[in-house]
Amino acid sequence: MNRAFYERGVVDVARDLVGCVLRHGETAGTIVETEAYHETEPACHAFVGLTERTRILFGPPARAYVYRSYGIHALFNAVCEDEGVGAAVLIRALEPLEGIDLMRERRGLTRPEDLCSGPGKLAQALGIELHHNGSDLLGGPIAIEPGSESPELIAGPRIGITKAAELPWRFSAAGSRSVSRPWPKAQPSTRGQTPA
DNA sequence: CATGGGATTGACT
DNA sequence: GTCAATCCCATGC
Repeated sequence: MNRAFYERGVVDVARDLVGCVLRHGETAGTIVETEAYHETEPACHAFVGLTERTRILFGPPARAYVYRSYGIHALFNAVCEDEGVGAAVLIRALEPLEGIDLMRERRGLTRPEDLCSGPGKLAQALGIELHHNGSDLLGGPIAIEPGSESPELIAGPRIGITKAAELPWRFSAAGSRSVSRPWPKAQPSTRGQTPA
């Protein structure tokens, strides 16, 4: 991936990231589920404006935004759009590809479909920690590479949020067993919309 | 300074 | 299906 890839509308990036490979050290997995977040809608952390917490979101694209969720889990996002615009793609699930034994060790589980089937799970499996916040995705320890194929996509509402829950900004590979939550009644994705 | 609320997960009924 | 764990941060007094 190059810088221009992340500098586009965050919904487009979220859709295009499904099928790509997220890598950290010896571990890697194919992205099967993403969500887009943008400063113009209240579910996004950047909605509150520029603070110490959201500084990375408003910074230049192609950086990692890693934050602690519910006091327990680390969640990994890829910062998108131009510098000054707060937007990022949350990586919600992977299909394990490399370093699966290391993932099992970190997660304390054996079944491959349980290793990365959630945003907190995949961060733990890949060893992504809070100190990776701000890490450069171009030439840094964490990288996203093009995938070998473009999967068929499903779009729907985002998971686990109470605000702006109507936006269909969740994308996943159709038929993957490694998604974080099952799809109620899946419908094919056509196009994403970029917020005004 | 006190408080409320999460972009979740795993264990339990 | 329900629910607690756990802590950072934004907000309000």
